[in-house]
Amino acid sequence: MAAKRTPAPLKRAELANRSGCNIETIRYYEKIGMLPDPPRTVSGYRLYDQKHLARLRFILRARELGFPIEEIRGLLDLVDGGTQTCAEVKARTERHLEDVRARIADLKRIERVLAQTAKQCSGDEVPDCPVLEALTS
Amino acid sequence: MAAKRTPAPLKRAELANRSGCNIETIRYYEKIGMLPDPPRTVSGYRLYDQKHLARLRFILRARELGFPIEEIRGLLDLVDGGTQTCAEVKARTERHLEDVRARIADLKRIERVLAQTAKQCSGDEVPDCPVLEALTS
DNA sequence: CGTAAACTCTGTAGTCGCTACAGAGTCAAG
DNA sequence: CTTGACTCTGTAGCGACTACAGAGTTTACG
Repeated sequence: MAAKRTPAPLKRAELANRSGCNIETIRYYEKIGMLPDPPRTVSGYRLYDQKHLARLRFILRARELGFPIEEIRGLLDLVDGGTQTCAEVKARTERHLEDVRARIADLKRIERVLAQTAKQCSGDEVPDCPVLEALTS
Repeated sequence: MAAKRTPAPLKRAELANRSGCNIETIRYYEKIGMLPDPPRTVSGYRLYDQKHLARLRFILRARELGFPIEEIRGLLDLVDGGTQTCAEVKARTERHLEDVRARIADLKRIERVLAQTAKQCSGDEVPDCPVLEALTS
């Protein structure tokens, strides 16, 4: 007899559990074409397989690293087409890294201003406040 | 003769220019009640005054510091009601500061992972790539 | 005075990345 | 055979804008 070659398809909730992804988000990824449409049971229930799970995990990891959806789509297209090179992926990663660093710089500027201004507050029950002055001036 | 006490009302584009705010954003702030509805000409054109300008600038400064709209609304409510105290404003500012710091920490974690992973890239025209491995594993 | 450009008006839809419903259908356990 | 847990679809909401379409108004110039 043949070995079990397909490990039983996953239903929506199961894919969500195994990936840690919100169940609605999966449907969203399908809708925008990040995940391929899975086959269905006769009654219309989705049946996912290990490839869906792997792809979903890829997406989720990339999202955790702050890659925007369209960038992830681009990476997946490269891999799907087999046209990916380390050079290209590295370039895209570094572009994204630049973006992240810019956002950090922005937030640090904000942090500095907020901290400096708050430090000047007496913290008393008086109406005058350096923070409000900074916003009003 | 009386001194000129009202410095000529501002039209939409003029308020936008003086504040540096996008003209559509002004309308948006009005719609959500951050800016009071200005009086109108007979034909319906808005006529802003210096108070609108000051309030808009307050909002824009606070936005630059990353305060969310609802937080700014809260600050404005305090000031409008004359109930603001330095203690209260300081507390809200520090709460927001915590938030900013948390976002910085998140981004730094991302930055670290991206930088470390990209550093392992050969950058060659080969299909294997540490970045993709990190996303796939 | 006429006209054309530049403004303003309104409502609405799009952005990004989800998340949360409502209302209907399906499936599995007891 | 019923009950509860799942799944299906479409749609609306979040935050903070931004961008348009189509209509009306004002202003500058000739």
